Amino acid sequence: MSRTKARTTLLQELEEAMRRSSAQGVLYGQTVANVAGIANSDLECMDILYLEGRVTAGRLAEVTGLTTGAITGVVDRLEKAGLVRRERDEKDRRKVFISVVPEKAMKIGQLYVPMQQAMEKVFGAYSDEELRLLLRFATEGYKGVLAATEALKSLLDTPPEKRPDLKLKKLRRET
Amino acid sequence: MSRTKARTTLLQELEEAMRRSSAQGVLYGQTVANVAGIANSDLECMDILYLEGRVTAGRLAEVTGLTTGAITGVVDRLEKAGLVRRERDEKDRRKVFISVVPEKAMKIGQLYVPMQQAMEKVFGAYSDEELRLLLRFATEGYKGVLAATEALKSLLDTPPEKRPDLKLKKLRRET
DNA sequence: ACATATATCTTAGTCACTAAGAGATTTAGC
DNA sequence: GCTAAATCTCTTAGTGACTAAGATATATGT
Repeated sequence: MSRTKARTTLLQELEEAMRRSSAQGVLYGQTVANVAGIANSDLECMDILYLEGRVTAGRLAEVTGLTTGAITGVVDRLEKAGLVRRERDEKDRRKVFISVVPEKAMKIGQLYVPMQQAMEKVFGAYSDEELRLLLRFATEGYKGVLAATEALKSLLDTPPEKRPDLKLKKLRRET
Repeated sequence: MSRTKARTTLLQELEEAMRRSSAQGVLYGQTVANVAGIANSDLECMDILYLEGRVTAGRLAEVTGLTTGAITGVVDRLEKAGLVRRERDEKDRRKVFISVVPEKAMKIGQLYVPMQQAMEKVFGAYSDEELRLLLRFATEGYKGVLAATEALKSLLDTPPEKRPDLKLKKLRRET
């Protein structure tokens, strides 16, 4: 092994570091839900509503992967908490649009402040040039993970006994 | 706004990209659990067992944040699936060590192959120098998120009416 | 009009989780 | 050594979010 870290070591460390930070990110989200006093899926839906604005119940089911029945429950709870409103579409009265109630939802937004501050601090240490590299990486990483997820999902449709036996290069860590 | 992307825009895009890739990472994990036919927490425990090796039931509860009762259920299911074994500690017979059964667990390890391949492909496009930057970022990012989580958790112990009113800089996205 | 499609909600049942406390074993104090 | 307290896992009862299937209401195509 050379004086500068060998590439394989570097890759392993990188994988490990990304796994950890990603896991911690999940934990942050759970903590937000916890402090806000709502379920995890409820928070996820609030997130989607922030990103997409006014959205139908069916769309929420689509994006979250939950059944429409489950979404009914999510929206019931959020509505009871005053965080969202149901609005029937006047053009197509089957549809129900869900929209956030900004004043209430803001309190949840506040829970992301510690995270934003932490990220600001981290990002602050990098030049524009470096940030562009990080952006490129994040974007490509996303595409990679997306593709991997699709590849894995296709296994779900294949009956177990017919699955191509993937060659496992190494266990994720020897113990 | 200058010809090169303004820094604020860059930061926003970066935040967005990281959020998306992180969310997709979670989805990958859920898909793995799905294909493996085990619950999410069960998979998380398998992960911990890979990382830490032979571990007590109590330690699993500690790391996952589940109650010991819940862990009993997790281990019951994993044991029934043949993925782990319970082993009473001979020195302290109250303790129960959990250890993976490598032959069976390998099948789950295989489900990470698509992800590993995707990551290899992404990482392959970067120089050692660049990878070191990414590693540094991932490590610092982890610390940041960890600190943010702790900060948020401390709110949990503060009764809601006494919570310092965090100043919300901006909603995460205007719609 | 009528059948079919679409969007949400309802119902019944399942599963992982928590809280509380019951064993079983170890440790500490006297 | 013996008893009390502490530690570790498991058990029990109850809860809450989820799915599957189908009910309800509205829209669309022939």
